[in-house]
Amino acid sequence: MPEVETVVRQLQRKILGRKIVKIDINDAKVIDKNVKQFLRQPIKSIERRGKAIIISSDEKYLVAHLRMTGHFYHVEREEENKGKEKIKKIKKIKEGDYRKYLCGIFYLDDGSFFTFNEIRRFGGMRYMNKRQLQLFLQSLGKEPLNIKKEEFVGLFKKYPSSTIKNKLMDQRIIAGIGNIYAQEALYHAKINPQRKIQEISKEKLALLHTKLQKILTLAIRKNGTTVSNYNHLDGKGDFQDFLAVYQKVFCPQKHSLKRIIVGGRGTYYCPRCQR
DNA sequence: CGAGGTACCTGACAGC
DNA sequence: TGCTGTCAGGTACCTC
Repeated sequence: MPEVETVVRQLQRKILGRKIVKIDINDAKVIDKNVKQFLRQPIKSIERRGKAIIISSDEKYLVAHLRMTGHFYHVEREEENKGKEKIKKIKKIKEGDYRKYLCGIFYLDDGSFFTFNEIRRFGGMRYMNKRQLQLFLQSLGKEPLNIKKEEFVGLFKKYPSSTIKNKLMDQRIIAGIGNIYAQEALYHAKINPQRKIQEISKEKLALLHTKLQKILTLAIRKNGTTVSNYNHLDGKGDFQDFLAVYQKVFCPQKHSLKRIIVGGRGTYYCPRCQR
């Protein structure tokens, strides 16, 4: 979510108010051909809901999901020309080049363009009308930074027999928490990721709410976490320098961490700090 | 109904 | 060196 928020803020600065004048689709699995219905529409807003990026015009929407390796590039006209000269000299496409894993190009009315790139081809862009967007938004839970403490505790207490980490990542309850931030929040709240919700006190859940919001706010300020593939439009995030447990060997208290599987995902936690 | 497991997809990396 | 296996991870879809 902090990664998506970072990308949204950059897109707002770069393409808000522009019109898309031409779309080239390289990979129809990743970019739905219907996105062409957005042609000639002025981009009126760019927002995030959960982990989704919503680009809006008048009742027409482009909805993008980066999953793990989705990426936007924005290229100015001058850069493009430079790129053409360069590509003759450099046979191999370098890392960080918009031509790598290119799935689609969106040309704008100011001569610049943006691209959508996807290494694993999990993410993508879809066109939606007003009704489709409504249905999509209805499927998402609360925004993690907007939800109040009492509501947060109440929502989780509705699933007493569930594992806390699984529910924390359930987009229908809270939309936006992925594997990294779930693990980090649980560490800071001193909760074992395998703990059943009924075994967790309301005070502990309230602490989880506090720590989660603190971590997400800091991660947004640091432009997200860069591990292996994620980069925002203008470089890398910095939150990886603030991780406590994710892919670590020792926790901040110098205890050995364990790696287990929870919800089918690798999960790091400290058996001594997290009970 | 909720919960848990798995497929999707590609690249990085370890081990032989 | 080149092969094989494992890991990474959000979500849709399946089964129990």
